[in-house]
Amino acid sequence: MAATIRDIKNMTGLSLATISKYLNGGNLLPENREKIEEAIRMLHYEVNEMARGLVTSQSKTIGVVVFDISNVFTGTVLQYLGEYLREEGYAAMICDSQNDPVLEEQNVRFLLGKKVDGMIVMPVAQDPGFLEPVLRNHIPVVLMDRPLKDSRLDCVKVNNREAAYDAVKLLADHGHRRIALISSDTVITGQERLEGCLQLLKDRKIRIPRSYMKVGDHSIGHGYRSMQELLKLKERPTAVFLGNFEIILGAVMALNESPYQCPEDLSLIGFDDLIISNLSKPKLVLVVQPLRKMAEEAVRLLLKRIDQNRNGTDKEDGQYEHEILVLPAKIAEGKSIARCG
Amino acid sequence: MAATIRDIKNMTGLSLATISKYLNGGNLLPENREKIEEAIRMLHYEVNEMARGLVTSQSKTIGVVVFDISNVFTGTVLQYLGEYLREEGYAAMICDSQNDPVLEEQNVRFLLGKKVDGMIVMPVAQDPGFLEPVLRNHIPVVLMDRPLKDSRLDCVKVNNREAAYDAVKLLADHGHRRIALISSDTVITGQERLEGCLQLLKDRKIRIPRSYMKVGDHSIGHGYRSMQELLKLKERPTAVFLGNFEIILGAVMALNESPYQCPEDLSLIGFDDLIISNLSKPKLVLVVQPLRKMAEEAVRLLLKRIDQNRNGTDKEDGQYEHEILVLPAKIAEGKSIARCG
DNA sequence: TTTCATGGGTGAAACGTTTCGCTCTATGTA
DNA sequence: TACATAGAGCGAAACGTTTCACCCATGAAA
Repeated sequence: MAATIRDIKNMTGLSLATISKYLNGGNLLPENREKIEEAIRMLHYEVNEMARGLVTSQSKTIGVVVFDISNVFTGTVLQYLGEYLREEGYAAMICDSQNDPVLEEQNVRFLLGKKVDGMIVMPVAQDPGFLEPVLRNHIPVVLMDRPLKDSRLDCVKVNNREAAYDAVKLLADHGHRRIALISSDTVITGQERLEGCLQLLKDRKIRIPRSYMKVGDHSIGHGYRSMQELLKLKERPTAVFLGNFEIILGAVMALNESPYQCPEDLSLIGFDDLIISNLSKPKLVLVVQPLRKMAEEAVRLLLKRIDQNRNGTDKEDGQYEHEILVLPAKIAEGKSIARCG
Repeated sequence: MAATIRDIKNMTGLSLATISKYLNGGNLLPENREKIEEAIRMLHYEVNEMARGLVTSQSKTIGVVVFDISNVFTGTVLQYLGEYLREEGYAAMICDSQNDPVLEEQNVRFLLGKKVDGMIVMPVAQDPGFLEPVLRNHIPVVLMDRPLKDSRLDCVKVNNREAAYDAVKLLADHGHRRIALISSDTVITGQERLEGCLQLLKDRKIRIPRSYMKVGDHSIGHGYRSMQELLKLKERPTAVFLGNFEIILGAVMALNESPYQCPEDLSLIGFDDLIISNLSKPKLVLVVQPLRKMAEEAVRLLLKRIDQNRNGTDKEDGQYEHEILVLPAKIAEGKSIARCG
């Protein structure tokens, strides 16, 4: 049904090779160039990327696998990734793993079948096994946000530990000692942030009761329930660290439903930059991640690897030096922290 | 580098046709089936979808074009779409138009080149021209959220006009007569909602001053500035209708920065279901869209069209009856509306 | 015994490009 | 004048599948 290069050949009398040359930006007589353009217009010709991909065995497409597409963090990163990839002439093929490792593995295989030139992955699984097929095929991968323990994997992430440390420090510097933590340990970023928090508490010799440590998954539900529990305690905390966006959401909901006010009754600091948080009253103090920069670096790194692969710089054993890029998160001001004592 | 069907042939001694039959679920002697499976395991064989697509001229891939991927509305819809498509054995190829009609047109052409079997589009452009190439190639398209004036286009949307009507009615029923509207008219959904609002005001014979009508684009900025202006008026409104998610965001930010309280000083009702809105205090009364249902219907409709195409039910002139599916949005309770007077 | 259907298998053509190695012409140089 | 050189164009092979038409046993029905 759709026009092919062969139709153009018939219409112009030129050979397939010449037309292909035109399509890929080669030199032609102006006269022939004209003819081809005319034919393309007449026939509404569009290159069949499947055929092209079959012979070039590259698709100018990057696979992007995300743990949860419905989440604002992901959406924003996807936007930036798309922007930078497009600038470089690549398109993104996005797959959502819905926080399910099984789906994640399927996504990776699917993209492999689609012959993507590289992948950017924000993983669900903690184990790098699901990337084995990708590595075996020498398809470059860059992880984002969440590193995996495999020496062959590049990663772009944020200094979670240090940023969380600074966040809790800010609470301590405001005189708080009854500090509670609502965070997750199901995901590496959560673990790192937790470590940062605990390190500061240790450094400042701040002891907190077990009941102040609310460690679970990074869900709205966990944030909501944890905050409810904290507010019911006889010795309520005076400040709370909220480990990620979903937790913030849940916790603020619970707080809003309670009679307590922020920051009069409770100071808050949260982790994750999302414009949405402006909705809360008062405006939250937030640890913000440089999402745009992260996307930019991920694309840059991936394209570098693809280039290295093509030029055979790829070491025989596939073991080039992997890069772990750690970008700094910063604390953005707000009004959710009150001086204590 | 990667293994092909030919390697399997060499390893098993079977013919290409037989192996292909296996891959596509045909009948084989158990013995041969065994052999092939063994070979696939040994060689880490994966089907090359480009080659397959080239000959079948279908990709089992659906192109999804969205106006803005960073937005929660979009993210949620994408999640549901992905879920339903996957269930039916299709994958999604997602393109972000970043609210730019030029990018949108490029996206459509790109997906066409990728030979997607169909498209789901949440359009930026008001003019259906950019879909011409798709229609010409007889690729089915289903629009979501925003219909376009073209009799060949199916669409799944929400009853914006009626829902907005009911929303303002709720304000009126609480005794409000000084009702302001912050909405957009740059997008069809905004226009419909605005019409609904105005219709109710007319039916109830409520006259509002020009300064209560804040019509602009659907951006955080417009919501923010409009709310600031409303709060500065000598005769402040007692209730405000907020036309979409971004406007809610901006307006609530402005209100939070002001000395005024919701709902004591100002009642609010907003349009768009997003869990995020729970963050606001008090909880907003919202018009919620049945996003999951919309995604489900869009997929169902698209797959029906694809099927019709294959079975040649596609009328010669490409003019089958198009469907506009209008789903009901509902009002969800909250505490942001006070009785007035 | 003949006929016929059936199930498992095969070889080769097709899909729509790119690319390799070649030819031809025109131009500039020795 | 002879000769190299470069530019433009060409034919054919390749990419990795699916699918069409056909073949050969086997076994049941006539």
